[in-house]
Amino acid sequence: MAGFQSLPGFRDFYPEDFSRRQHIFRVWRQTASAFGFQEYDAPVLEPLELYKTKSGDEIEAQLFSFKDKGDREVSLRPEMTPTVCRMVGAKAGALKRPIKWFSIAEFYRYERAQKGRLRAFHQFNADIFGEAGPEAEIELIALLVQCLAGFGLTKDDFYVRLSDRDLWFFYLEALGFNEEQSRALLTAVDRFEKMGDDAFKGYAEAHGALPADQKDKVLAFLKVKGLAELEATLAPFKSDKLSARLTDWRKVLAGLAAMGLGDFVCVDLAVVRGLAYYTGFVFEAFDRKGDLRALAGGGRYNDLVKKLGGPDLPAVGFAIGDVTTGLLLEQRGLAPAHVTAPDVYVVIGGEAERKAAFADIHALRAAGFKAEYPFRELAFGKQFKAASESGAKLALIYGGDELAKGIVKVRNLTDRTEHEVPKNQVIAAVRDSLSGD
RNA sequence: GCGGUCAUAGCUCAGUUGGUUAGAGCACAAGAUUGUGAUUCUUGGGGUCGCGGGUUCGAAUCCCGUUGACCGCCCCA
Repeated sequence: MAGFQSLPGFRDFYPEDFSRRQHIFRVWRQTASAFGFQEYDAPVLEPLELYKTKSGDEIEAQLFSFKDKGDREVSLRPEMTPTVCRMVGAKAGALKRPIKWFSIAEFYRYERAQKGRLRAFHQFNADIFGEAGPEAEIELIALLVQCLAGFGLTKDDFYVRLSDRDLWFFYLEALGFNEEQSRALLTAVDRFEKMGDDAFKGYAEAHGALPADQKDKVLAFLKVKGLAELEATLAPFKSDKLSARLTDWRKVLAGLAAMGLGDFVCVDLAVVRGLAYYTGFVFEAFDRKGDLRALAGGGRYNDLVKKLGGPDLPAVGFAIGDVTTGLLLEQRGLAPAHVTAPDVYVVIGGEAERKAAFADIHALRAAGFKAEYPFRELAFGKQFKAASESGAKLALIYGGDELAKGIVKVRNLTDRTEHEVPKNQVIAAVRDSLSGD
């Protein structure tokens, strides 16, 4: 027990853990594929500069970064977005639009590990490039919902909060704030849910105290919880920008409602999402109970591909994490049982019978059946016990008596019936017995 | 990076004011059972009590340090 252990925030995946992880990946992959997204992958190690360019120099504190032996500044990837922007940007001219891509990959962040937040974790990333309209948001939010609903989670388990950074900027502009003030206010909005009034301290220090009537308007906007309320709040403002945004909002909500997903999505302008390269809609998925970290997050980032050296290409994307998703599935009893049961367990009389059994065991496996047998000679009683414990549906009995008659006994371990089949028809007999149920 | 709680077998835990060789249940393995699965019984493997140091005749127990997990702060792409 002493000796080595895994690094803090890193996990070992024992077979049982691995099968839970695979189940999560399988649902994500199937769902993305049904939505017409194509899978890609990319290097785990990237130039450090890629992340600094996207997020600023401060980001290095949260990275697994180092100098390689060629003196290059590199970092394990903390997220997929810059990488996929680089990839798409490099070939944007040759890719058919809209570009719908997804990936399932491991990421690394040098942070203090807590429940639901580790240093190494997996994310499902889905992005749409080349579509400036809200149709891309509809597609992605629908995908996000289905990526969680695919596990059996319902509208009572999770929901998606939809907000809009552009709408906030246009609204604050209409209230008379300049861009710098607006950014400071959005930081306050982001923290308001957690800190309450103290969230505005930072703004007051930089730009002076916020007049009471202005603050009321900001708080009122932050508390908007529906489209009708949003429209009413914005009605007094004669702004083309605001009315254009409202048109997009109606499209997104109407589209999702038409897909039957209205109950999964709510308007919630309190969401603005932290470090902001987002340029329009932003959204986050949470469990309804609210005792877990965010399940997923994403939004539009129209400027990023260009910022990273590519063409001017609009983009929207989101990521779902495996850690929080796994915790939620566990809580709701939706984590699948770890199943290792073979299709058939072969009971072998003794050394003499072993060779005859081996021929059929291998033929069964080559035909795609999961076949198990005991490595060592065991009493029949033991073997039947082992067969039963293995979870196999069938036992094939290769005893001296049977082989002398040129047959094999097939025992149904569920109803405990037995029948004999000619040895040269074992595979067909197994296929028949298994297709029965 | 800062504060708090915790750490005994693979898992869940017990372990008295510091006192002999640290225990239980579950799990795992063998046997009772050499041609049919249950139950039961017996037996076994597995611990330098997270790690290092200190106090003491004696430490799982007290003290200091350290590592890790969890909780809160910062951050959350």
